[in-house]
Amino acid sequence: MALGREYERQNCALARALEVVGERWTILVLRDLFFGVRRFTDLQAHLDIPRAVLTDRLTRLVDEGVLTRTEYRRGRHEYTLTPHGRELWPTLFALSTWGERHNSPDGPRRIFSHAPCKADLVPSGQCPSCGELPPPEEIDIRPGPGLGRERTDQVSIALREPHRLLTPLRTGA
Amino acid sequence: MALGREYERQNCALARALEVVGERWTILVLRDLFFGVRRFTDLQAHLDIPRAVLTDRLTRLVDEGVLTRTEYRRGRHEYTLTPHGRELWPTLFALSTWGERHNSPDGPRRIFSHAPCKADLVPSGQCPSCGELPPPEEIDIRPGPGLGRERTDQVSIALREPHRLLTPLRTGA
DNA sequence: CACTCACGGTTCAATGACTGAACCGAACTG
DNA sequence: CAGTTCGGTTCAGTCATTGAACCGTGAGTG
Repeated sequence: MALGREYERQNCALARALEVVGERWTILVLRDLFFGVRRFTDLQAHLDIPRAVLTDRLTRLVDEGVLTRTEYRRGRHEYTLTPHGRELWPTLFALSTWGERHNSPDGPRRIFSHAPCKADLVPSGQCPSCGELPPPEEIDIRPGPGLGRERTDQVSIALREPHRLLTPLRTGA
Repeated sequence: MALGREYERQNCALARALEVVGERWTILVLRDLFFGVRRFTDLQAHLDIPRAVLTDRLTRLVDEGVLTRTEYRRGRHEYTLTPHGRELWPTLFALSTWGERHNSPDGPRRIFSHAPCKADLVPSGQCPSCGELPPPEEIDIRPGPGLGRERTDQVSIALREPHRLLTPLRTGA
């Protein structure tokens, strides 16, 4: 497929990575998975993404070893990040920080902290207390002053509760 | 434009960032700019990208304040990263590292080092000597064992020489 | 048991983005 | 002055995305 997915002529790790996560919506799907969303319907409600595209992205990410798909009830699946997928956290954090820096007039929308140190991460992703770049398993997320209240779907509401990354979402429903 | 560029319903810095750099080819254009490529023709030769798309991406990145366009000779322009654009380096480094980790059987394709410390960066992007996350201005790049020799265009050849990021490319031509 | 609804998809026509090739004007080169 | 390079633009064809409709399974309700 010359269009869309591949960058065959580029001898470059970046091009290979983009073939996996460079398509429209893919990064936002991964963001939701880091935040704890796991089910097809929750992803669809939160992202306003066409169902066909969501199906395509999820199966592709499973094929690439970024996600696993487990049946939690006949015909119903949960998608969770594999270790390989969790290694994308620094990329998402860096890009999010970049967006925040030039596009959040009311202050940060979300604040991340290193749970063991109880210290908020600095823009580089480092914990100011221990100097490490914490993995997502050790990061707590909570809303910041820049986060709006426009979205009122169950998933958006649940995501406004402070919680640990990767822990399954508890919707009010 | 509901398709392609925007993610209007997402109240999220990541979505805003993706509206700027999330389109096909954009990240690879930025990579080349970090590596020192500055001219339309060089970008086109190195990326094998349709000229119309390259034009579109460059003007869009200029509009977004990621690049500046300067005329170095009547009708000829150079594109260089603004400070805002240079802040994308951690994102590109992180994504490139991720791609490298699972897709470079022959070892790394490119090796980055912190120039003042003369130390190779570890996967997190940190300098093992000083512990900092160096900005691109302080990073030297050189080919690693995994970098193939397939591409023989002038730009690819010039990029195989060790050099400092952001310094203008010297093509043999 | 019959009914209804939620879930997790698939299908399809319309629309928009990407591709590759051709074309073009200005400016330099010999 | 003819030829070439640079940096584009234009255009027809192809492919991806969209949004709406449809559908089979299984759980919950009365």
